[in-house]
Amino acid sequence: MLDVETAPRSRMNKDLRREAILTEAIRALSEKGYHGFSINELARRCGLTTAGILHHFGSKQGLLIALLDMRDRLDQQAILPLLAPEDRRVPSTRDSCLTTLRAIMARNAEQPEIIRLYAILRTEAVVPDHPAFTFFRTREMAVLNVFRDMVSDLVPDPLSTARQILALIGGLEMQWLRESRIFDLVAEWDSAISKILPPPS
Amino acid sequence: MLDVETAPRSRMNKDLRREAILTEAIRALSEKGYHGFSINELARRCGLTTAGILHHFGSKQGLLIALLDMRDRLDQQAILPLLAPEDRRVPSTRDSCLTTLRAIMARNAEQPEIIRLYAILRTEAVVPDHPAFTFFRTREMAVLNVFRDMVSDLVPDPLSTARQILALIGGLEMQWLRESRIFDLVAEWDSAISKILPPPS
Amino acid sequence: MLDVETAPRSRMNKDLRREAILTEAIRALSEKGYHGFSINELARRCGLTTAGILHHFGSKQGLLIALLDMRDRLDQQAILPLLAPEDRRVPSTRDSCLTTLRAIMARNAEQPEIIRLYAILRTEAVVPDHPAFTFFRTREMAVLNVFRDMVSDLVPDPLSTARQILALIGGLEMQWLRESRIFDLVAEWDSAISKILPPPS
Amino acid sequence: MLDVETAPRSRMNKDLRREAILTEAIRALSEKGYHGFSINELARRCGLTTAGILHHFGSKQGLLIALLDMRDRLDQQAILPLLAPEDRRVPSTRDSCLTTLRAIMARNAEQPEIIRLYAILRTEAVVPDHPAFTFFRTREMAVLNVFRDMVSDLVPDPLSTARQILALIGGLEMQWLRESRIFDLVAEWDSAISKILPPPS
DNA sequence: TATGAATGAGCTTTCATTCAT
DNA sequence: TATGAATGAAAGCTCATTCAT
Repeated sequence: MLDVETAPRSRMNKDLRREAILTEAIRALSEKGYHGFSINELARRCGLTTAGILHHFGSKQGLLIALLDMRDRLDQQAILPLLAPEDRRVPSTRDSCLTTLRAIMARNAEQPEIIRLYAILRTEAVVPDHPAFTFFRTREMAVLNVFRDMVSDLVPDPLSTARQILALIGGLEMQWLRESRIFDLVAEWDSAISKILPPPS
Repeated sequence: MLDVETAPRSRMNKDLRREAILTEAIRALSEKGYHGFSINELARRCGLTTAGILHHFGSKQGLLIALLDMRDRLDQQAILPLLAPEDRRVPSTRDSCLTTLRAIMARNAEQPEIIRLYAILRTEAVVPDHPAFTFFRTREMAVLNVFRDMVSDLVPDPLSTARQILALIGGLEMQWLRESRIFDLVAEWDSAISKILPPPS
Repeated sequence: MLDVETAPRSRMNKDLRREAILTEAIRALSEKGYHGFSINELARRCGLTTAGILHHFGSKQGLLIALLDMRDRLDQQAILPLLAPEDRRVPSTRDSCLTTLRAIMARNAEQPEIIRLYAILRTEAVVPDHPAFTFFRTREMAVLNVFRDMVSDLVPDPLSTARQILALIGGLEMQWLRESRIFDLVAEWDSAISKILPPPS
Repeated sequence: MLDVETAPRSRMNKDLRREAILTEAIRALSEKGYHGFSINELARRCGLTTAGILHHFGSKQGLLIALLDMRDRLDQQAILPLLAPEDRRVPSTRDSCLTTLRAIMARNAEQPEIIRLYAILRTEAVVPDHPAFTFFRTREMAVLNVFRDMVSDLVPDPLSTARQILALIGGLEMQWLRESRIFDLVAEWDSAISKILPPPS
């Protein structure tokens, strides 16, 4: 019997393999959402079997959880230093706010796939039995709190302002994606935030 | 044996039936998105067969199209009068802008399921082969245009302002859904729009 | 494209199809038991798709239930007349007992597959979460009651006698199956029952 | 990071481990039969990997064979002394028969799981391609022979009597299991055997 | 205006097994 | 003495769809 193109059954280091899978999973998930994507297709894209995927993550849901865990770690690593470069305290001057938020937007603008991933999961996850429901609920409350503290010395309504900032981030990113990124996301952000945090007269 | 316990076999008027199906479809779609929902389950929820659904809409995609058509008509009916009550021209004073936008938000706040429907479809539809891709692309460009014209006499950067308005609408609605509607969406809107369209000094 | 042996998609009457499936299911189940048999293979043996089977019975468990229902009806039809030919009252003379039991054994001897079906399901079903647990529990209690009433005028310990009769039926049938039916089941039965219900001296 | 929470990693003696696995296997097999049980689940219950199980027994079938071997040895050890306490010859008086059989039943009554194991395997194994087919065929012929010799001086039809004894053992045990062991198996046995081996008048 | 039978493709998951470590 | 990665096959089941009635 001819050995017709049986893949070399490449044996990989555990962490490497997991990471490779999760990277591909981001693409798949960001295209179809949790309900729409299939680990079958993911496996194909990764060059291994469905059973191979499940060997690493146990179940479709397990895969999602692992993915969110990883993203959380990465985001934490990237955002925390921004929030408090030297003394790790939440910033409070208008300038530091602007710098921080701008940095966040600039970073996001470089990974549109992640934006799309979060956009779709976050939206799916408003219904309570979605496996990422708690994740996004918790995360967005935390973000809201950080933003609120960040602007607490600058505006009379810190929570509402925090909501507006969060809304604008998500909303502008969405438009940016829909319009195939033809406009300058960071420039648009600057325009927006300047109205929410107006310069001291 | 007599056919005693067959369901009422509601032989319905065609249009009524279609509408009933679409109403149920909104719930299903808003929970799982286009990829995640199934016409099988929809049929069950409607009390008819999968083939019955298909009889009316031809295919899953046909159902979505029909649904978007219907929503478009309804939205048009509701929004157009708001935009130009007496002379159907786009308004331009700050007050009329605020009134219009407030009315939109107030209306949305009364139909959270529709909000969720649009939120999820809009997000799924950023990828070009989604059946609602064109719909949302077109619609959001149109909305952006309307908003831009609406504020063209009030701000120096009408398109950016339009973007910010659109972003805030979507973003605040999303927070509102995620937090189980515990805050006052319209009040939050008033706070937000007052920063985007500041009162003349 | 060549139409390579696509089966004619034979469209059958509902009840006929169900019966055909159930008949095949008996063979499959009697060979492997509920856990061991697969509706996949059953479908193949029936010349239709797995989905086709499930269209009729909903699930593997549904199929088993339907099968047991059918068997119950058939057995009732066959056994009841035996138990009380003319007046439908439970018999009580030794002769009528012997006649009845002999008829049961003779009937069983003609359908070894059914014997094997019951043997395996009955055994699997001693564990409470088996889908046929209740069925066999109920059925055997009923049978025990019938036997007990049947012999109540003939022996001092009717329930124990009933147990012995039931045990002998099942046990001898099992030996008969294992030994490829090389001995005469009915003759062996006669020998056995004559010790349990000895002739009046 | 220190490898803090790794399980005790019980590096076990080979024979001990095999025995431990087989003990768990009895539970699993007695619940689902050979076709229904899975070495995956067995592994989980044993606290080791599927590959771990396979390391010891080679294959699922190998495991079953090993299990039957072990049981055979244990049963032999327990039953042989009963059959011929002092001179290892088959007993022949009615009293010694009764004693022996009673001892067997008493022993069985103490290990219901084993009863269930044999019940299900024995039943599955009537079909010739079952891996335990030969085992049970051989074993039951042997048992039948022993019983026949045992009663050869007491009854006119020793083989039939042997069949009846074997049938009653299995049948009463089955009822006992199904009825959650609420009746006294040994007492019921005494009643049954007294009819098969009636006291000399 | 719908249903009912049936399908092909796909889903998530489990299974027994192999092989290198 | 075991594990860990990986697989091919199969499991039960759901999906969207077709077609005759």
